[in-house]
Formats: sequence, structure tokens, C-alpha cells
Amino acid sequence: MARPREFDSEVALERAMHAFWAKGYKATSLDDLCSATGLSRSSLYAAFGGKRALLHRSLARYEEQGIARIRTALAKPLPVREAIAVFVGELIDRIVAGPGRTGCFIGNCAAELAGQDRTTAVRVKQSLARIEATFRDALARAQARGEIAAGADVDSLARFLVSGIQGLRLVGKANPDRAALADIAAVMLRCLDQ
Amino acid sequence: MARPREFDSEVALERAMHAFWAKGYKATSLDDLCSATGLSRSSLYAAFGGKRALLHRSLARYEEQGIARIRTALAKPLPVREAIAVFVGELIDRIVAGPGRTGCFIGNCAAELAGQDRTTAVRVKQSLARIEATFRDALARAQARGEIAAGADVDSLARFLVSGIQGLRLVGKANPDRAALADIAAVMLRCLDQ
DNA sequence: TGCATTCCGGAACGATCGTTCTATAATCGC
DNA sequence: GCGATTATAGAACGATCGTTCCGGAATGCA
Repeated sequence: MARPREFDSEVALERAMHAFWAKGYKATSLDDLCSATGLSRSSLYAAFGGKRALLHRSLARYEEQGIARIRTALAKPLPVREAIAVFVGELIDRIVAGPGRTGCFIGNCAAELAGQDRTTAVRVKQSLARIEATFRDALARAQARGEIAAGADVDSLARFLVSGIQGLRLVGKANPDRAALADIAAVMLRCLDQ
Repeated sequence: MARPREFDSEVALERAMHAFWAKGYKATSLDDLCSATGLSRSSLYAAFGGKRALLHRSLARYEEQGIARIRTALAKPLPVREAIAVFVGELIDRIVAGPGRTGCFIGNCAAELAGQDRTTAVRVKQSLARIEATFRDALARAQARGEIAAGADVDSLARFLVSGIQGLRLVGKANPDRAALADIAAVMLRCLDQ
């Protein structure tokens, strides 16, 4: 140990993540990343290894934050159906009021990179699987409590929720209109009553 | 008129569209477009004006083909619910058996460009609106025939279908697994019975 | 204090980007 | 056949890309 780091790599990673999230992988240059993080190129390379590695670290961080957010939402003392409705409602709030058209970082990476970069495709797939599992666990607990029909297929419902939320966020990126998104969410949530 | 063109610009556009569709906008270079179309750079620029203009022409072409495909599917002598189920089933067939992880070109552009390029965002939004209208018209006709509950909100259902299909295709891009996609589609289609 | 070690700013690298330009080839009207 | 016009192939452009490298600055340890 000699000279210590002048920056917090967690802070830098958080900022890099937001840069990738807002602009996409290809459109985010190293100059963008340096000015977003405040680091020089050499510091970025020493800390993270390169652009692609930084993307993967960013994806992992986003995944953790997303899972935590979903878990918190589903742990509320509410019927699961209500908890999910609140979660989706807040999602729409962020889409409409947010800085604008960021979408889901995981979904963005899927759309931009899954067809070209197999490694990233696998990571995206695993992230979606973890989100799906988080919903599935909550739905299964709710089913055990009798909140959801005993005959319902919670696996399918969880998959549907992941897909439906991705669709909502993608459509919301093209058209962040509250009424339209609320319409979509209402139909989507009614599926949980089947 | 002097020297005539040596290529069919519709054929060239079709090929350029597939290049953008498969790789995304940023990742498709002019060299890619030249080798996909067989044209030289000067011919491409003379015929289409540049990379961005070529993307927009490609998007318009894709939109026309997509609308036509949906119209054909919905015009079948079937209950609308069945027609949509067939359409989604064939969509899943193409996702699973296709050349691999192309997704929806419109959705890809939304994810990659809607946050950065306002012009493209508007075009994507208009494309989605046209697709939504195509579904809405078919649903309204079905409602008039009594196939769909009189109290159902066909506007919301159409919006939901667009969003749901985008989600299905995005998730299918990350994980082209037939069983998973069929699960999602089954829940989605059940929403039409509400 | 002095040495070893690590970090940092920024120049430099070759590669590739989208676009423009030029010279040649091909076809028109006449 | 001939000038006018248009299309083509490919070189060339400046800009920007991701990555590497280097000289100097800052710290821990003896």
C-alpha cells in the first residue's frame, strides 16, 4: 500500500451505471464515463478493467438495487395484489416524472446487446430470472395464505409479471404518458385475479 | 436521365433494415450496410441520404410489414381471441426458431434511441400507436359482434396487447425458451376474456 | 528523510466511425 | 458518335472510439 485511492469506487460505479442506463452501451463513450465519474481513464481502467467490464459491474449493481426495491415493495403488510399494484404505480410515477426515457437498464441491455454479445445476454437472462424468482416467491407465499386462487400457476404469473413490466417500461420509454401506462397496468394487474 | 441505377432500392432497403434490426443502430456501421446491400457508400448516400435517414426508412418499412402481418392475422375467419392467440403463437415460433435474438425492430429502436434521439422517439411512438390502433379496430369489431364483453375497454386492451407483445419479444430476446414464452402468452391472452 | 509503491492526469496510439470527394464508367437525348 | 448527365467504386477526410503508456504526485514504511 502506497498512495491511497482518491475516490470511492462504489460512488464511481453508481455514476457509471447511470451513464450507461441513460445513453446505452455503445453511445456512452469513455469520455462520458470519465466525466460522469470524475475519474481519469487510467483510474477507470485500473479500478474496473475496461468499458465492457464496467458495464457488467453496472448491470450487477442495478440488479441488486432492483431486487431490493421489489423485495421491499412485496414485503409490505398488504395483500400481494395490492403490493404489486403499488409497486407498478410507483414505477409509472418514475417513468412519467423521471429525467426522461431511461427505461429498465436490464431491458435496455437486452435490446441493444443480447443479439450480439453472448456474455451480456447470459447476464441479462440471469438478472431477469432472479427478478422472476422474487415475484414467484411472493406469489407462492400469497397463494399459501389464500390470497391467490389455489389453482393459479404462480410460475406463469411471475414470468408474466416480468414480461409485462418490461413491456410497460419499454412502451413508457417511447411514450411516457400516464393515462396510457395506467391503462396497461390495470389490465395487467387484473390477470393476477385469475 | 443518364446512367440508370444498377440496384433496386427496395431490395437494398429491405437488406439495410435487416442489418439494423439484427445489430442495432450504433453497432451497424456503414461498412456493414454496404456489404449487406451490396452498394457502395456513394450509392447509399445518393439513394437514402445517410445512416440516420436510412434507419428511418427502415423503420417505416418494418412498420408497414408489421401492420400488414397483424391485419392479415386479425382478418382470419376466427374469433378475435383465437386470431390473436394464433398470431402470438406464430410470434413465439419465430422467436424460438428464428436466426436468433432479433426482437422487435421498433422495440429495439425504442430501447436504444428513444432516450437520446427525439426524432426517432417520435417515429417509434407513432409506429406503436398505429399498431395499437390496428388491434383496437379489430377488438372493437369483435365487441360489436359480441365476442368480447360489452363492458370491456378495448382501448385499454389494445394498449395492453402492444405492451405485452413488446415485453414478450424483449424477454424472448434474452431467453428464447418456448415454454417460458408460452406461459407468458397464456396469461396475457386470458386478459382478453375479462 | 528516503525509498518503494501506488495512483493520477493527460498525451498518444491505432482503429474505426460517418461523411465527402474525385475520377471513371455508363447511359441518355440528339 | 458526341456532349450532357448520372451512377459507381474507392480513396480520403476529420472526428471520435477504446485502450495503453508515461511522467509526476502522493502516500506507507523504514
